[in-house]
Amino acid sequence: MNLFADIRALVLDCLQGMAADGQLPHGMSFDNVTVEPPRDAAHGDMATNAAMVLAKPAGQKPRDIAEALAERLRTDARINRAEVAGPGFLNLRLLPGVWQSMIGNILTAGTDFGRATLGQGKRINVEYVSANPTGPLHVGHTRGAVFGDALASLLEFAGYDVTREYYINDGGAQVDVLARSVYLRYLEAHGQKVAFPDGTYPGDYLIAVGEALKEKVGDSFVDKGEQFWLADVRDFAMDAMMTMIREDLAALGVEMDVFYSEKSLYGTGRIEAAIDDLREKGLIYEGVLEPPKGKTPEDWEPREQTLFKSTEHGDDVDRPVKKSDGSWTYFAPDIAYHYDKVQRGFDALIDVFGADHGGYVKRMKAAVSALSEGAVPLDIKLCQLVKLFKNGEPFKMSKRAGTFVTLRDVVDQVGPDVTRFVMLTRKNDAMLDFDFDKVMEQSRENPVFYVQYAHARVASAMRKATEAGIPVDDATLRAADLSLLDHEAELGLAAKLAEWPRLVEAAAQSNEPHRVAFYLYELAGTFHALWNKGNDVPSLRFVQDDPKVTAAKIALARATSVVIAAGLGILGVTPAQEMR
RNA sequence: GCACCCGUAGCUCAGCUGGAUAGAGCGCUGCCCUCCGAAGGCAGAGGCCAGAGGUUCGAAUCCUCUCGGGUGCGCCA
Repeated sequence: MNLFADIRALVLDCLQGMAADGQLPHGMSFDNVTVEPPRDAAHGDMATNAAMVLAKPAGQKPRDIAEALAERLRTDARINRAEVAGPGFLNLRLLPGVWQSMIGNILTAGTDFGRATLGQGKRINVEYVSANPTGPLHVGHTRGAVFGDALASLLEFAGYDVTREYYINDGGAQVDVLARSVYLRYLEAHGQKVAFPDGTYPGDYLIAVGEALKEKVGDSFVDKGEQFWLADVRDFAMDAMMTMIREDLAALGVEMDVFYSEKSLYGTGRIEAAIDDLREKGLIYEGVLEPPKGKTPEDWEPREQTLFKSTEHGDDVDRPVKKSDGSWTYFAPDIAYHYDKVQRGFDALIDVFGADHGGYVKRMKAAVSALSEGAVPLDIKLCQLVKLFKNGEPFKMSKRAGTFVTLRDVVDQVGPDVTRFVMLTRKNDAMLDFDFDKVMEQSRENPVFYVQYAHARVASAMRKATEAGIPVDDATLRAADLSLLDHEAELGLAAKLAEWPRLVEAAAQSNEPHRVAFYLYELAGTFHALWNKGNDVPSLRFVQDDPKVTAAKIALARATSVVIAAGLGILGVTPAQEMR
């Protein structure tokens, strides 16, 4: 399915043959041999660096190796031309039939075209969002949610068995704060005048929760001491918050497989078990940390704590798992949580964090490395913050004034499709500007629109053909005589489509879903260019008088929209049938 | 002070894990509709890839250092 992999296999075959015939030394490693699309299309369809990579270990001139390799490659039925160029590149030109049959493959496979076996069914856990259950999700969470979800889909497409997971931080003091805040709203619902002191959440979103609480328990908590109601209100409030968060995620089209509660780790011996596991490995000790150099906090004094020797697994300093009063730090349940993931048998873990959690990367990796004895890789992807704009003007957010922008604000204004696509048009570790007006623009400047427009144009051409009485159903397209597609621009589009499987693998390997978005943008550009050539060259128009020719051309267009739909599917964006 | 991320066209960003003359959009210049939707396309100008060394056939990409920007740094999760 992956044409580049096929041709690489062919190249390796030829190299083996050369070794067998004494043209190359025996036992050479061909690992570094690549087959890629050349930067400049004029060089050909594919290029291999084989000769240059092998020249030194073989003790031969690159051009000699390239020439011998070219000779063998030329005997293959797919190869049209093989030419040595530059320092020893071997440029390959494939026969049109290769590209034409690629279109057939796409139509047969449908949106499964490009599905890879890279993951080999390995179980991988992607943890993302994991926001505190104390309020609605905001823009920062939105990016993490979109990124994590697209990454999960990408990995699925690449052949992994993926679990999407949300870690509920319901174990710390912040949920008591939430409970107290809800209690105040509850009193308010009973007609009391309340003030929100520092350290409580004054957000409006708790008003309804307070009223719901009143609905449930009447006045039985009014004017009672905290010990009487705290636990009940906490559970009630957290339920309400998680319901809200699930709804927020659903509005974005994000659905988790597992919600994992931090609280479930406490009082069940699971934190102790994880720490004991580390202790048995000799990685837990009592000690005193050095103050950070250069910036000693005012109130610093040495204290003995229980520490995790994370430096043995690549961290810069050892990290405390217990506070000086003997209670767990936040890090301890995190260790236990990841211990649990390892024990659940995942082959690999991915955590998606906000950039402000950059400091935890090394210690978390150290913990997983220690707990799994290096067997389970943990990749941590940090999502940089989102800067909001409106009409080019920065959009001020203030938590204190309660004017922070929520996920709902964004989705309600621009819709889930635009939100998702725009959030993925940047690398996760680069900052993202999100302009409410620009993302709604319908022009090339807006990649969402541009890609959707290409998809819609295909649908439009198909409608047009149908109106002209030319059948373009799946069966007709699959039976089309694709050898009628012989124009350079048409074959060029097919070549672009052939890159899709390769791109999926590369994006999945590096955990970078944004590459899908950029590929789709390029693919759309190639398609729009061909479409427009039809203005000058009538023979390139998709709908022709001859039904046979039309079927072939629509087959190409249809293959394009299939790949776009597959890509958008990974990003979680609905392909448009028409533009309005 | 230390760690992590970033630095590529005037602006916003890609750059396929080391390949050929570094790409796209916006902006600027000039073109293309008696039109298969021009909500689009074509062409041009614009670069010491922050800087300096190193590794090698070959570096925007890998290593070291320097300079700039961001984030974080024991009882907040």
